[in-house]
Amino acid sequence: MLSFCGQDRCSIDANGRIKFSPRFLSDFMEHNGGDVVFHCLPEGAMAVYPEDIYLQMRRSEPKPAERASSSMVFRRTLRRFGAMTQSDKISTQGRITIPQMYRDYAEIHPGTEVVVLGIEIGVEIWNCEKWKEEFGKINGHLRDKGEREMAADLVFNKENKDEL
Amino acid sequence: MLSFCGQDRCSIDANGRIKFSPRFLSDFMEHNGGDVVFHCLPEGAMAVYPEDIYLQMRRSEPKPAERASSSMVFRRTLRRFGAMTQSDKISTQGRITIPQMYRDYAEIHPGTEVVVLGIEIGVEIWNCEKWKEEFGKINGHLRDKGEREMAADLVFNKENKDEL
DNA sequence: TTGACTTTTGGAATAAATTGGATTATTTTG
DNA sequence: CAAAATAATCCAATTTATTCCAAAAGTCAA
Repeated sequence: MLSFCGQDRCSIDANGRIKFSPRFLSDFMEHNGGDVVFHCLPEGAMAVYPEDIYLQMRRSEPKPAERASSSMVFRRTLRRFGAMTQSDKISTQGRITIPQMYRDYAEIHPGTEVVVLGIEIGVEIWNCEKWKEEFGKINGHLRDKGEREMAADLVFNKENKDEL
Repeated sequence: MLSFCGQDRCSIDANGRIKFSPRFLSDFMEHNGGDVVFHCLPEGAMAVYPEDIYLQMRRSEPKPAERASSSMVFRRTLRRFGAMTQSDKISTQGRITIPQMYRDYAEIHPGTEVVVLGIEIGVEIWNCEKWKEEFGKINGHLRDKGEREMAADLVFNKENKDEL
């Protein structure tokens, strides 16, 4: 059985809470007992990862203190992950409350519908319009690539030559 | 005996379910006991693979969490495979329920007829009109390729000087 | 510090949708 | 043409989603 796959539309209530579908809910519960981490992505959406997954992401930074003293890029990385990440626990009813600043950042407004995407290692929450745009980019790219592949297949060369 | 060959037209019920023909049904049952994976294709249709086939396609990436934290391209890959793929099990009556969003994507609307194509490693479900168009493209491409091949065969050079 | 008020949280009730099964209709086969 | 197999429809039971309400916590002013 695949984890964190598929997508849902769901509404975000007046208090900025969303309820996970049973599928995602059990994925989170199995993974880390419902301890999750919110994180803002540069793509303009927010991610919800099981805590252990997030720790794996951050473990990849060896010797942070030393590097912070000498690298501005690294300090900015620390700033981004530090400031744009917050932990929470999924409630008994399977709900999470999205902090105000994350809502503002990702434009997921109370009372509207949002898209919850499985991304294999967790989920992402998107403003519907923005996801449409993002998906258009991804799919458009795949289609273009396909077209080129087809075009290349038409070109006659030694490799695909067979004689009459 | 060939697996996943042939095609059917079948109707999709009011709840977005389709019933596989006995042929495809037994192919799925033999392959993975009815554990299947839905996957949306950039061509605008939806594939249904036995789960093991999908896992072969999506051979697991090493350290996905780390890569996700640092690469936008990788996050897009996760998004594509995560959001556009969902697992299910074929019911005792040989039915599957196609997730709402995938129906919308592939334009396979409840109450209409759809085409189920065998593709050797699984099946694809197409909107009838779209399949007609796709089939036209496939055949058109092969004809074009044939024409070019014939033209190339006319050109005299060392490689084909002994040919017909 | 206390009391009134607002906001947030957790839970329950209600409404909607989905699921599984069985029945009915249709097609195919002998 | 009859019997079997397959496809499609319908219905009840369950699950899921949404709304609503009450309790708790936090704010602010007197």
